[in-house]
Amino acid sequence: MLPKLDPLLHSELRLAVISILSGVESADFTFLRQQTGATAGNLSVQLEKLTAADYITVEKGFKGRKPCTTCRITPSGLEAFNAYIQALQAYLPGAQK
Amino acid sequence: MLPKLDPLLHSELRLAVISILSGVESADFTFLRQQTGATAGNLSVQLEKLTAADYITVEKGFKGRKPCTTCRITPSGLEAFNAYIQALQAYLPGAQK
DNA sequence: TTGTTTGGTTTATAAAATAAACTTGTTTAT
DNA sequence: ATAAACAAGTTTATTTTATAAACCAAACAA
Repeated sequence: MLPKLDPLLHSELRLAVISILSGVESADFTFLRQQTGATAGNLSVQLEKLTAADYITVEKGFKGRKPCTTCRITPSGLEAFNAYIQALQAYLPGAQK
Repeated sequence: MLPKLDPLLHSELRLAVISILSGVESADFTFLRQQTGATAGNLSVQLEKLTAADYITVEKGFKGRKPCTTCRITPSGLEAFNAYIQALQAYLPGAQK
């Protein structure tokens, strides 16, 4: 039987966010928006879900005098991402068992 | 910018079905149900969507005197699956660009 | 023949993604 | 100084999806 995929990560936008954050120390809202092409509303909602799951942390500050929301992946977020990738392998060719 | 993931394939159950079908000549409903652990209703709905997109074909026949629904991946289904896998790579580590 | 299982489909409900509208504050032009 | 436009988000509403529950017909079992 195929393994379950973490539903929190099996979402295009949330996966994109986690993937991006897994490769950098931090990224701000605007950067994530640009990289993913998501609307601000959608991104805001999905970041909230990732935060609620403790997969990321979100810090609100300022860059100059404009608000700036900085996101980071947490250790458990990274762990979940690795587990997701692992599980995903079973869905890819050359994994029939 | 990260590539879009085909929404038809970016669904756990539909991806599982396509993944399984990509590795065999054909598979029947019951087999897919066992391999995926899906409920019959959910599987039925998702097979219909894959059929509507011409990613699979569904043939209704009999095995002995019991009904048997046989599913096969189509060439365009296989193509879409390969494209999906390709796009997915960008979401996996070691793809930061 | 009455109930039970198999092999599904259809319909209803719950959850998710997305978009639209709104808020707060900032910069720009007048 | 004031108004218009913009940036950075949030909130709420709408649409889409996924999932589950209910149902149906044929076969088999008692």
